[in-house]
Amino acid sequence: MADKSSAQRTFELLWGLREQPTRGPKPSLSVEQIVQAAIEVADAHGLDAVSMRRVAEKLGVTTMSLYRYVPSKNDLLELMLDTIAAPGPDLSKMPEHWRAALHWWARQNLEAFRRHPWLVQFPFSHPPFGPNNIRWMEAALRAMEGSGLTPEDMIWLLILLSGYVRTEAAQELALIEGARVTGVEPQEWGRVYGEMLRKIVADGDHPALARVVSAGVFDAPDQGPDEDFEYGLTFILNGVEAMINN
Amino acid sequence: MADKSSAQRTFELLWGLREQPTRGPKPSLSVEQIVQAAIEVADAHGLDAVSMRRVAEKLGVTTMSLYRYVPSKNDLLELMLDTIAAPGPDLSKMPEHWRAALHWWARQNLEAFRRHPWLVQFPFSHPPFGPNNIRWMEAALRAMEGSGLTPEDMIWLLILLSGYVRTEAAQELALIEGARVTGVEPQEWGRVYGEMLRKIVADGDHPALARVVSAGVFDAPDQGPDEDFEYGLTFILNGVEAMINN
DNA sequence: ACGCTCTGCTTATGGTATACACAGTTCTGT
DNA sequence: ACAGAACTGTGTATACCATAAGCAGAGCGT
Repeated sequence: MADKSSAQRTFELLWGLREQPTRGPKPSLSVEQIVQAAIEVADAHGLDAVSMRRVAEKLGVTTMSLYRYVPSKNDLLELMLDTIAAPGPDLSKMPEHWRAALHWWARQNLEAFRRHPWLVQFPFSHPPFGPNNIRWMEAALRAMEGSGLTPEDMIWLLILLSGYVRTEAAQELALIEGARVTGVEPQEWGRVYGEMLRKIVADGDHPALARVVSAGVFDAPDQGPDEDFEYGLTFILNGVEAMINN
Repeated sequence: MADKSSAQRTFELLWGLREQPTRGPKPSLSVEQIVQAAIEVADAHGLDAVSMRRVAEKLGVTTMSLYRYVPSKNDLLELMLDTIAAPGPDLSKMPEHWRAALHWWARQNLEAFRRHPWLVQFPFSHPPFGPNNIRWMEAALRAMEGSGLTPEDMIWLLILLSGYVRTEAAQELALIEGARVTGVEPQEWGRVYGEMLRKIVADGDHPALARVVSAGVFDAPDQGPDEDFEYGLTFILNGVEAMINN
């Protein structure tokens, strides 16, 4: 977010508050089309591959045409971010109890990261305020309603949980990406890393690390991303429960 | 990390394993000088401002000269990352008990983010393997030694904790950055955001969010970054304690 | 029918990383 | 001592990037 006024502009764009013109030639594109094309590029080739030129090419127009619809690339990114959050979690499927509900919310959130791996690369610069991301926020808050947490705690827990999902997704996708580029199995990267650590601890200056390495933590085949995720999540939720009960 | 061989190359660069040439003219620069200049640029103007040209200018050489010392910009970034991690946490100051030790570690880690705000923008693409970052890892593992956690749990907790510090630092710095650019007080951004939310919840479609907003969570002056950080950290550590005791 | 506004386009500016060739410098092997 | 190899920093070139500015033509409002 460059400055306050651009935040305001982006806000209007996200909520469709900008009135569209009546005169002049009919537009050949729409904002939705452009955003969709950009998302497809990002899904297929990563966020770095999203350039105005590339998106324009995909739509068969020139680069500059896009600027008739989108004020800047930054705004396009914001629109992408909110678009993939559509339509937000299906509240009718959310479990009743706050713990199950939060668990469900986090899982849904993780799935979004899996569908759009470039999300982990996204340069978040402010809390969400697009309509769809707000729906995610609403869902999380609703999940916590019966928990007895204070509003402050709710917001804080939301931040912690979002951060956790993002960290875990980044972890998971770094493995996949490393594997994709080198053309080896996802475990390979872990093995390469393990080998690096083994070289490092050979000098004896890192006894604690050496113990962990020799315990085979980095040799064990990955127990699977879902298990990793559940592990940490359960842990966080246990903490919340303990907090509520005290 | 582009591919496996580049990972290997970066590893060698980080650990100073590349033998330097004996023939030819004396180098007028050193890798350390270049990394230092790049860090200064990043500290002063953000990670985006770090370009080969700008770093070269700062050193009074041409852009391409840098490539005699550093294989790519990516490697330069890796070197920056490890350099600001130097010399690693001072183990002699680490508390005895695992809980206090982890607390201390996380705080030290947060301070690093505060010293070098561009860290939150850093595109982490793999677990740490530079010598100084490894020392941080070693410190965290040593902190957990007396805790009774399994090696797997230790690694997992390390990831959780690192993620938490990063998320919290990002939160904190987004406020500062937003304030810096707009030239208003740090609270201003929170107020702008609160106003946006108020507009959003006016339609009645977000009851849970509305309740939180009207509870004044976004109006309350920020209780201060340290308190925020402690709040979440205490919570995580409580969770660890609960886990150990079960 | 005129004019204004809006369209998509072309062109230009100033930025990015980095590949490649080259002239000059210094060490190494003979 | 001296030739050749290796290494230095530089200049030039390629291929990107976001976006500002101006322009010809299209179509609505009057």
